[in-house]
Amino acid sequence: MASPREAFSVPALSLCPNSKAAVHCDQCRVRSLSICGALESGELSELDRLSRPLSLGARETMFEQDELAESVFNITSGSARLYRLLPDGRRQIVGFALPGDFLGLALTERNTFSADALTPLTACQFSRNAFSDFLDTKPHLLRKLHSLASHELSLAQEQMVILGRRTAEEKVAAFLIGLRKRWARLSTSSSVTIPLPMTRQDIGDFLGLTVETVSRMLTRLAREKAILIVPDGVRLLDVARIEGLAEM
Amino acid sequence: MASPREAFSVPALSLCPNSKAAVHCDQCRVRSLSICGALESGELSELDRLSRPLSLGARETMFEQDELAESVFNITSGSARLYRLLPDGRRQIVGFALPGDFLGLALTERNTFSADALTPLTACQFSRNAFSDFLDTKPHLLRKLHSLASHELSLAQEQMVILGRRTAEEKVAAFLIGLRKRWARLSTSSSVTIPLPMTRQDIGDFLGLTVETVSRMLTRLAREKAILIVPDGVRLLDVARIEGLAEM
DNA sequence: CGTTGGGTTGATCGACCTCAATAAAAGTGG
DNA sequence: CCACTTTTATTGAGGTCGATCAACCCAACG
Repeated sequence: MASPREAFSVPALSLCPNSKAAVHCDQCRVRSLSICGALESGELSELDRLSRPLSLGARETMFEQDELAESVFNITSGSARLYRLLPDGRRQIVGFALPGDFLGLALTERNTFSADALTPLTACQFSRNAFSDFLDTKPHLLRKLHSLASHELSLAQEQMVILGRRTAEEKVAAFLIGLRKRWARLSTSSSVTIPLPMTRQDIGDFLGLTVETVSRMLTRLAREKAILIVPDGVRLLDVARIEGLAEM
Repeated sequence: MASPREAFSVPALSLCPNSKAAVHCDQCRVRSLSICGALESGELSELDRLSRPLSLGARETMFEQDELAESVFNITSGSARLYRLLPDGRRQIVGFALPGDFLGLALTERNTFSADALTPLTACQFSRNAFSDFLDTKPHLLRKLHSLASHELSLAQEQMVILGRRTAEEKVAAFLIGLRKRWARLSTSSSVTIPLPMTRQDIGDFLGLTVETVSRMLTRLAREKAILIVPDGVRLLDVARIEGLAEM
């Protein structure tokens, strides 16, 4: 059986993620949610021909900070963590990537962060150059990409507020609410169960906290019956309470 | 005489900033540094016809968070602070805007942050719709805008590292180095004097610190002869020391 | 089984915050 | 130009939130 940590990975493809058919766009579960949503059928198969299917196991690395950025990725299933390391080992996770997310918005020479898989992961991989050339012929795709980048920028600024001006409890609550919203886009059911494919350490490195503090805040919220801690996730029992903390 | 806090405002236009001539693009000091650098002479005057000169005094507001975003701006002189407020009054400054900076990258329905002038400020103001339409006819401008947004995103992620994983002293050092780099792009002289048009409170709200801590860290650095505190700025005495702290 | 990695919990510590006083600078009105 | 107020900056004393250090639990796995 699969590791518990991947139990919630959604959306899982019903077809084998390695077969060519599964990565073909018309069967892609996240097409409408990703950059591909901006493309017509003809353009889609054009893009499809540029893509190479990528399949990684948990903890495998997609790319590393400061490396030449040779690829861009569109995640089709699984999740990843994006992070920067300081010379002395301190780590800041700048984001978690979920299915439908595009990695390589920056189109910069070198990667500004590292990325590795939290769970088994599949993605469409493109050569950065080929993708950039394709982009030059598709202004509406560029527009889509730009709107994604704008959205990411806005999320990054929200994260600045969280990191700079919120308490530990508020940080954890904001994290849960933010993640819930992102899962909700992906899953048809508006679940109150939030999959947490990342470790407590990862959450801490995302929120500027230690593992212990994350653990303590989660148990506190659980003790107050605001959440229920379940294997590889949490269930929101008192959504209003958590939302209140998050936007305080 | 001008207020000391604006003593360093660069680049000041030699012509009156209110006259039509002064905002005309061929005399614009920051043209090559801003989005306008992506445009040919003909396109430039086309864009110029869409622009309205804006002139604000210190502390005057450009736009507010959650308002409908009706304009985008290109700052030609002076500086501004961009911030989000929490319901209880806590504030996070998400960035400082300097001459050449473009506000409105997001092209979102509503502003995701507020902006007000730190010093007297001039800008080219565009109707968001008119600008967006213009953008549709100029793919290379969109590309420029996207590359700016990418760069902003990268800066935002760097700021996350600073907010989440650095000590107070490192934060202040990183702030000085980051600002120094931005001023350096603008001024021809590679000055070691860094203008600080913002208050200590602003710096604190940018770095996730209190005024007192910012003040203490600056005095500590000054006591160690790493910097010299001058009116409305600091002079770097030991650049290597500050850089070391900043990238640690 | 023993080992390993992740998670929780407790005790203690310290970096930064809070509160308070003072100083310095900038605006204001006569 | 000078009193006066207001804003900004600095400095000190003391408190606190989250970090650190350490022990322990548990599930997965070879």
